[in-house]
Amino acid sequence: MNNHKEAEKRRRERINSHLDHLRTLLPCNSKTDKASLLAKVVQRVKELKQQTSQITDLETVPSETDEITVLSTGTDYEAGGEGRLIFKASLCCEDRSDLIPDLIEILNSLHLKTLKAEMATLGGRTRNVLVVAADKEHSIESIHFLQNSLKSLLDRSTPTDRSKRRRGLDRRLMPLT
Amino acid sequence: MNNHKEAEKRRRERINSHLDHLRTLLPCNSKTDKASLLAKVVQRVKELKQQTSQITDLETVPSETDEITVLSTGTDYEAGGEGRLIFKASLCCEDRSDLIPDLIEILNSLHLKTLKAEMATLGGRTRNVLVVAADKEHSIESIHFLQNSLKSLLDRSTPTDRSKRRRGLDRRLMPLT
DNA sequence: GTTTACACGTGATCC
DNA sequence: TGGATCACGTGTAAA
Repeated sequence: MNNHKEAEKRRRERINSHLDHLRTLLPCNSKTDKASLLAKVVQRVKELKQQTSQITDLETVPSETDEITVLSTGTDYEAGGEGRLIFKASLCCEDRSDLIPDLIEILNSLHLKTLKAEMATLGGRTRNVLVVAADKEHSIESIHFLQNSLKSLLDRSTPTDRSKRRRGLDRRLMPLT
Repeated sequence: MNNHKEAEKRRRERINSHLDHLRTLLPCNSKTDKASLLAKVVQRVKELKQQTSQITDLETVPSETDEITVLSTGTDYEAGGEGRLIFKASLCCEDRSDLIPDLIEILNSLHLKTLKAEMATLGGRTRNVLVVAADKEHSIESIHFLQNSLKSLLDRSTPTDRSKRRRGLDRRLMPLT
């Protein structure tokens, strides 16, 4: 049938049209394979999903044990650009709001861009969550330096008077750098 | 050539493999068309790019004229879920930090989740930028109500003593709801 | 019986 | 001449 022939042609055009559209959304020229293109698409979707969930879903309830976590979880590619590394730092300890200025100073000195900063206190304990972006070149050092800085910040911390403990969740954002 | 036949088969398998992978990343069953699937992928990539840039790129420098903007710019689909509407509210006016508690109260009453809240003051003027997510069902009403609330907040604002103007950029985040 | 989507093999084209 | 990719028309099976 002649109808069948053209129907199939329209189907191909439909699919290729979407593929061309995807080519414009990703860092790639118009001559990349279909397979390679789709591979990049898979990677990009994963990255973007991870990135948004990373910024959106923050665990803010303080735990009972002191902890510092700095984990790199996503890469922020801008079409054609070099890419920043996004990572999340969580600091959980006794409530010491006097440490905040030092924390800000650390972020400033590392040239980290704060995407989101959140602080929650509960029962005299506090959790700070920072989502920051670093230039890709110095990202590795930045992560380690940040981790060490947070560590020394905790060590400097003196035991808090437990009688000052309040109940109820007090949630607030911290100053940006 | 028999080699050609199998090479082409491998190519098809490679492409279809990526397509199957994409099916697992999107809200769709294993039986959706290639064309429809790719259409969804295009849409999803656009959404995610917009969503991250929306949270990341915030215009924080206060302008000289009072302004309120509430614009819906992205939809946050979670696989299988219903989807939240993400929108950005910008409020630029004279420096009135006493209005912040009211602002928080507004966000609370609307059951809006604050993804990012930032406040910058410069030369006695201030700009507040809120990135919030609303349940899809009530998103439209929430947007309008938020807009009206911000409007009345500005109207309630009394002219500030201009002698209190400071120079220099003081950037800080506001309390979360 | 018509439509729709898919896999297949083949010829063309480009390093 | 090969190897890789693509568009094309056809056969087939499900809706």
